[in-house]
Amino acid sequence: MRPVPELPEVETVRQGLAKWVTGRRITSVEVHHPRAVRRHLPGAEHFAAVLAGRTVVDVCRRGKYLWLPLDSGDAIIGHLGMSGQLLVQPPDAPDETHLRVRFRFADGGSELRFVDQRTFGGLAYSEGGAELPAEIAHIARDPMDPLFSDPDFVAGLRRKRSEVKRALLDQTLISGVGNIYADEALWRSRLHGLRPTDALTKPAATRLLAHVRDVLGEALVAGGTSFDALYVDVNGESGYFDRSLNAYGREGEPCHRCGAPIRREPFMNRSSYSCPRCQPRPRRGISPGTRSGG
DNA sequence: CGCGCCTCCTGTGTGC
DNA sequence: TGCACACAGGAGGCGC
Repeated sequence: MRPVPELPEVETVRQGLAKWVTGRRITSVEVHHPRAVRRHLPGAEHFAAVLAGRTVVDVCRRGKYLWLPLDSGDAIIGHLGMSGQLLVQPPDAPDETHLRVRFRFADGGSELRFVDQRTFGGLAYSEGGAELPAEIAHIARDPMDPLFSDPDFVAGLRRKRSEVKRALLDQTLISGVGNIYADEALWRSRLHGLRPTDALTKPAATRLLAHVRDVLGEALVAGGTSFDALYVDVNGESGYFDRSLNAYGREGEPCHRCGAPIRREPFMNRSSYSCPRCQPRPRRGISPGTRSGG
């Protein structure tokens, strides 16, 4: 089973694309499904037309977003959503079942294909977005970014009137974290995801951030396979998912720390996994708001 | 403006 | 065998 891409998976894709697509000139773009470019308001035809003739000069990432700066100063924005893949395939490779967008290049070599079963992902064109597309400027830096500010994160987290897991999934506070790594970091921190953010001490928030960084870093190393193969994929065979998960997806299995069976709870129309003993539910929810006094 | 809920989407697995 | 439904969940949009 392919994991839903979070920071480590997207970074793996970024590195693969950087190797195989940088410096190549696009000659044609085929949009096979309009939903794949729904964020591009001028439409699929415009998307294809404006990209023809452009050269990809780099591949960058902000959280779970990718963007490909172009020689024109513009950029292609990409998000993999839940099931998206950016594949580099030989031109004669058969079309994938869920092929949504195909890029052909002037060198006649491999194609870039956006494949996405559930179509939560998509591509867009960002005018003038080579440096950082305005469309994703609201996304925070990720904790592996050298310019990520730990004190700002700790302060921002504790200023929120919310729950800690919600805050980890809020890409405007910290980016790159999804449901899986949020649960893993919370397990390591011995925190239940419903813990109120404004009741976290600075040391507790700092420890949580360290665990988030560790979890992402370990997954990055595990997923950092070689790119010798002419095939870029968000790959579920990294081994991280086979051996290293302590909470996510382990309902009923013994906690690796205390042996208690891991529990699954509904959360935001999905699931949260935690240890009932190491991560007790908070006795109270978030404190009543006191902001309105203003 | 901050926060939280709803919705988009389709293949897979499960229970009756 | 077939149908109904739960489930996977990122993030934009919107209501309060």
